Amino acid sequence: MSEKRKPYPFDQFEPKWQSHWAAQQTYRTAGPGDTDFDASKPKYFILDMFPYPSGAGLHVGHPEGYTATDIVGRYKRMNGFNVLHPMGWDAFGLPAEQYAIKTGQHPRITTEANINNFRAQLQRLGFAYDWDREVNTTDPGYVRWTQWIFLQLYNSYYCESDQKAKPISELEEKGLSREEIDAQRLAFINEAPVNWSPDLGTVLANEEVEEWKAKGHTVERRPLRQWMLRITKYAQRLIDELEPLDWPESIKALQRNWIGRSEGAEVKFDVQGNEITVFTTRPDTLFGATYMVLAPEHPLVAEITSSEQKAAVDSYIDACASKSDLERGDLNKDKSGVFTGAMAINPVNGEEIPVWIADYVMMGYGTGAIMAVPGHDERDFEFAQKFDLPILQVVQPKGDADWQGYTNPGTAVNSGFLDGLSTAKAKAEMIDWLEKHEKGSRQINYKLRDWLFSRQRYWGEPFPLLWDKETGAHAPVPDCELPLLQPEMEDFKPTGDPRGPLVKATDWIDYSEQYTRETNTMPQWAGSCWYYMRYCDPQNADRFISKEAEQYWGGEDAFVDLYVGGTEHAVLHLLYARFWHKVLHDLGHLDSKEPFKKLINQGLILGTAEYFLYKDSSGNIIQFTERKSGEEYFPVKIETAQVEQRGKDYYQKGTDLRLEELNRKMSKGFGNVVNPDDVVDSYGADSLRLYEMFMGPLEQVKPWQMKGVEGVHRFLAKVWRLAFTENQESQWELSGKISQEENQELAKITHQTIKKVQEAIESLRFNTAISSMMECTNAYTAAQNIPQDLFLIFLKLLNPFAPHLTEEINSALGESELLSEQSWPVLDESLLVESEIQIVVQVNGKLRAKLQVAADISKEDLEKVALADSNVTTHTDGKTVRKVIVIPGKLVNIVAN
RNA sequence: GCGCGGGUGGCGGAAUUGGUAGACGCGCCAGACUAAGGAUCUGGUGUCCAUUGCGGACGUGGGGGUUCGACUCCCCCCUCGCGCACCA
Repeated sequence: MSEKRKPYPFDQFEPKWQSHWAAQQTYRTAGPGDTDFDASKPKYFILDMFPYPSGAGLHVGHPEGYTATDIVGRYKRMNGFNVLHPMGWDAFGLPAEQYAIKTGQHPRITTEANINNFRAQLQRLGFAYDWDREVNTTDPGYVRWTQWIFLQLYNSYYCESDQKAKPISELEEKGLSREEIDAQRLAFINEAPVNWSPDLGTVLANEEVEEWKAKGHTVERRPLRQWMLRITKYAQRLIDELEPLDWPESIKALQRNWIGRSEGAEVKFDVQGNEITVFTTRPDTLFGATYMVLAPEHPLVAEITSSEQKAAVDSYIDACASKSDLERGDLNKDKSGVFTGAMAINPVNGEEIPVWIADYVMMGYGTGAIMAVPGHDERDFEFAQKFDLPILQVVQPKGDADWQGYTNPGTAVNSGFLDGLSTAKAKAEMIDWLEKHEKGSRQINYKLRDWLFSRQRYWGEPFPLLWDKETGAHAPVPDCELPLLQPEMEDFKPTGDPRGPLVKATDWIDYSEQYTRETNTMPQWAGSCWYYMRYCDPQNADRFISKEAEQYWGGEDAFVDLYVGGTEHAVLHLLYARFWHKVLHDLGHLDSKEPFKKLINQGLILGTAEYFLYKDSSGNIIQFTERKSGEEYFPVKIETAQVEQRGKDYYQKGTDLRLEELNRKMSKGFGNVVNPDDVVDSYGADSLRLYEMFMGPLEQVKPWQMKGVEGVHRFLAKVWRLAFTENQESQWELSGKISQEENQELAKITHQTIKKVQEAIESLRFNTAISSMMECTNAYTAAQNIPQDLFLIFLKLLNPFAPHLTEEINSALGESELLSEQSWPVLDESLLVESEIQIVVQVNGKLRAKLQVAADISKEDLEKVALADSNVTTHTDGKTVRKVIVIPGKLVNIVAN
């Protein structure tokens, strides 16, 4: 089988230019400290979310964002910016370790192999990364600073009055005890119910639970001593300082929602001599509280439960404990609960109300206890109905809505001193009353929990901490001992011991006579929390980033100018990185408050999956089966029936079967994964890059269509053939179409294209940039000759998108300077001015004529010409012209009836 | 249920202060070049009517409104996707 002839020889010149750029260090970025650094140049820092180098290699989703940033980077570079556009590896993490356990290889080996594969794949796509600045989170030189930053958190506390982190030494100077100080550290140890996965042998952050469950691992609640980071102290700042950022509204909303601020009050109830505090957002409804509910795990449950109810309460608590979160949430919308036998006093009216426990109240939020106002809360209403508890009206709805279960604002009724007040005023009035009588206070709550930071795994940064064998106190390892690496171990499988596999390295743990080592490791997030900064100064052994590099690249308000990545990191990575950045800012290590100024989420690329749909006579789907790769279109039982094709769908005549294509997330299971290497083999890197940008808006979800790749491939071949033609021996030679003649028409089109392309790149609308270059190419194709100066301009416009092809043509035309190092063409506005323009004439808003008129025609003349046009008069004859609207340069609308 | 984002030809999508709806590409149809065309080039392609002339009617999920004029602004509804979900 002979190889299919290529429409242009990308297979030859793409690798050639890649090695040329690498040899010439074309994309090396000079920074502070480099001899060739030019500090007068403005900086532009573009960041891709660095990949986790999995064994599966690159998929087509990776180059989507990377191509977008590459285009912006090349464009900015051509516009005189000193562009930092680096790449690196988020290389710690559970998947690498799971794979290592499965194959018996050390994770360092497999990780390194995966990185080499990823790097080679990326280099085939011609990205202008400065590979000298490559960062790897597992490098000892990197781990050293991850651990150093952790110790910054460990050695600081949150000062409430200044609303910022400060060194822990300030508390020492105040004479606080060790326990008091430890209780305030931003990194602290805490015994709390955590998500323990027995088969992974580690705990997980709340945010990670679903991901690992989805992969088939079990996760259960279990109280354990863990390292936590006090991110909750930053809740308000994480909300407030989000506001000015140039981020998609959806991501901001996701973060706000995750932090989950709610304003309300804490109210103290007396329960048989115990004080139980509840949190409510509706203190105005306190008169309507007819019972109280505690979470089953609430510490006072045992204390207040009456002897008659003890058996029922105990068995209910047992039942709750054995339920997974899933059962407690999704599957159990039906309310359950038990009366404790205790009564509470409503502080506002002295009424006695029963105290229940129920699993719809959660220990983790607020105080783990609520006052129930069934009249005006859906959940309380449902519960009260089920258990026949009293329901009181204390809010009069607006309009004629039923008051039962009415939860919106209204007017207070049956509420003593609140009667007649609006909900908003009643809330404020009640809080004042509570504060005056010391029965409660204004309170703001957040859903955000502190960040569970320790893992019981081998493949992560060890905590640089020691435990005093005598006192049980913890202390940091000396700075000179960083990085603290994992010990070399043959067997790093999880043991089920909640201290993690490092406990088996007995020599390593035994630090000294006095100290033993902490055996936990950090989660994968640790490395990705600060990697963007390390790119600025990747080799620095004295600091995580030099002051000079930080000030040049980092800016004043936010560090990275443009950050592009997937939406899956909306609340985890992006929140954690902001938190660390703020701590480092507070401690004086960074000028900027925020890591990422502008954020763009590239949309998911979907693959095509095929399904058999069986429908009954009324069109309902009765069976829905995935078509496996290689499977025949029709199942055996109807094989002989007549089949009809309409478009892409196959219909079974007289039956109810059809084969449909659906767009689904790419996955091995669907067999619809597109491998970028295959695309590069068949069409070249430029075609892959161009197609990914031409598919549609960057942020949108869009389906992959191989036909579309062929379309842009044809476009690039067309550009190639503007300069080259094939001779008798099937060799490409210069066509001679590129000439020295002048051409006004092409000059105009070329400059229009400059304008469109630069505007499109600035606003990240790459698909329209490409379409305007296609239009320009169509004009060139139609022309006899193309002036060389115009064609060279066009190559510069296309260069950020298709760097190999444009570089090859440029050099073939005798240009010695690399396109990558040239400056962006200057738009000549004077060429865009038209002497004649087209005017649209409407009659009653409907298009009736198009007129060619002089661009400087007066309003009066334009109106006259428009009214005289024969296509217009046929629609105005017999009617009276009531009004004529003239928009100079655009249109005339005649109102007639 | 709450939050966010969408709904435009057969398909992906254009239309950035309200002013020619459907750019560009895919697909499809016809023609040219050819021994041949899955290469390339040219023309056509929203729907319906007329097509022996021009042309005409309808059309951006549905309904209403504002306006000389609405894919675009306002109100109501339908629908799809994503995220959160007993958070008091």
